[in-house]
Amino acid sequence: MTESSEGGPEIHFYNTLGRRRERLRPRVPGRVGVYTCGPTVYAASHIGNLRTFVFEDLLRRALELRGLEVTQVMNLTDVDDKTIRDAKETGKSLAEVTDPWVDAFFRDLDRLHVQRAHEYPRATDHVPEMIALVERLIERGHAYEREGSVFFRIASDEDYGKLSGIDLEGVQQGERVASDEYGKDDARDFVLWKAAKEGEPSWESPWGEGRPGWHIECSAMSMRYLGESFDIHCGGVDNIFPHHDNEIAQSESATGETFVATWLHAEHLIVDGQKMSKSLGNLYTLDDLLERGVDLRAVRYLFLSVHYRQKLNFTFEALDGAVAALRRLDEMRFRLDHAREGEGGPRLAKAAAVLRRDFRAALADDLNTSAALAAVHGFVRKVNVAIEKVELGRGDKEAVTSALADADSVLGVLDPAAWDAGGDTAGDGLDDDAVEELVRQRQAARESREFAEADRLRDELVEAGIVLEDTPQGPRWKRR
RNA sequence: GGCGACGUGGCCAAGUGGUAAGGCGAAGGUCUGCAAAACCUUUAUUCCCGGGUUCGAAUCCCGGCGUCGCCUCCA
Repeated sequence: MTESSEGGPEIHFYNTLGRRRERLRPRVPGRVGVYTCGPTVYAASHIGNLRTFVFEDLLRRALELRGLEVTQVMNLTDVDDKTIRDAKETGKSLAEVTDPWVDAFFRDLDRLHVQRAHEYPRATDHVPEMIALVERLIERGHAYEREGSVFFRIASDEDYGKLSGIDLEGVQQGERVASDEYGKDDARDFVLWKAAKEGEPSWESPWGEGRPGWHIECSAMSMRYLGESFDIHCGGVDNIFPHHDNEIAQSESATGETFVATWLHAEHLIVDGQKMSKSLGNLYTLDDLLERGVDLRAVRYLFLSVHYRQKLNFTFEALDGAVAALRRLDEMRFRLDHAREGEGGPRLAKAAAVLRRDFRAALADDLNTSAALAAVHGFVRKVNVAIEKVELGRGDKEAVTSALADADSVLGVLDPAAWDAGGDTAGDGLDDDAVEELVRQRQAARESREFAEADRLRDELVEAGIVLEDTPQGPRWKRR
């Protein structure tokens, strides 16, 4: 099976490596290995992190829509300067510090309906693989040991920097040698293995006690689960240099093979036109948004409405737009539920086919979600028109529902029922029987032309979060 | 200073050579007792500014202006 065996459009991505749009050619036809840089588990994810994770979820779902079998791996960095710092300060073990953040991370993914990757390897569980990789690099002359630490020798890799295009000749040497970087031969060299410091977590290694550097973690774990050469590697744009350049240097110097075919990078999210930062007070976590009463479904919609290589300007006004757009989609479902199918054959089959076609074409074009959503909205209009004109044929409801479900297998935002489970809207107010009774009373008042009374009853319902709609078939209601 | 991305209607946002998708908002209309929802119509002769290439440019080139980001462990 190839990626276009089902007859859909060829899938293209913009590859950061080479800065070109390229056709996806899986190494193994029908299968795609994807490595996505995950979180360092020392704090709650902010919406910028989550934008990238939603992008990666979109990628995975879009590939699966096309019948590709995806293996997605995301690392959990549970040993680094920050986790160590926090462990020291609290007197806890590394695991005690990171475990709660791992849980928080998964909770955030769930709250945004991000599907789970197939593997979430933790750095601390893969130290032997990292040590083995470092040994390989030393054997091949790409790394050297100094005072218990091991460094990658950038001068040994003539391709170094091919991803970012950086020219390290221009980087001032000697100026920024951090205090823990001991005796590097060249200021540009980066650390693969760090000699242990007093009182810090460490592992046995051929170079004494120490811990792995950050970059080697991703190389070792991606190769462990996806092979020494695989299809797609993702991350935020800030990872291009140095993290991903370093990964490439390490991996390719160790194996002599191409590490990754396609590199995809998500642009950053900014807030009110500015970079998020704690000092500006515009750094939001999901908990922050929930406190403000934000609907997380709208957050996911907003994320999807902007192309992943475009900066996403997060504003509450934009969020309101997302809420309204979703309301329109939900309204169509509601109307469809109450619509009646006529005797004729299906009339929306063509519209459904157009949606499937345009939706696939949009995603195949470097995950153009804006265009994909436009296809959905175009479909919604057609369905609304058909309902309006009472032109639903036999089987149309099913056709519409299944076409939307097809799109939603990628978007994950169209089905309100899937998001209601949290159920914080229910509980307060009237139960269904009470609502029905009030609706009946109001209808009676209307029929006897006591409109003041009818409006009073409607206001009462609105107070309780009930929306009334009068239709030729009589009144109907729903909870807002 | 070096490197890069971006600048499309009130807001969000597609479109990268062939004559401006979509959503939100706004205005008018149909429907309604009034609403709500839906539908119809309108809302960028124009894509930051100035040149240039071309039969033709939002799309390519040059020069400005502006915004955002990266420059050794931040998605």
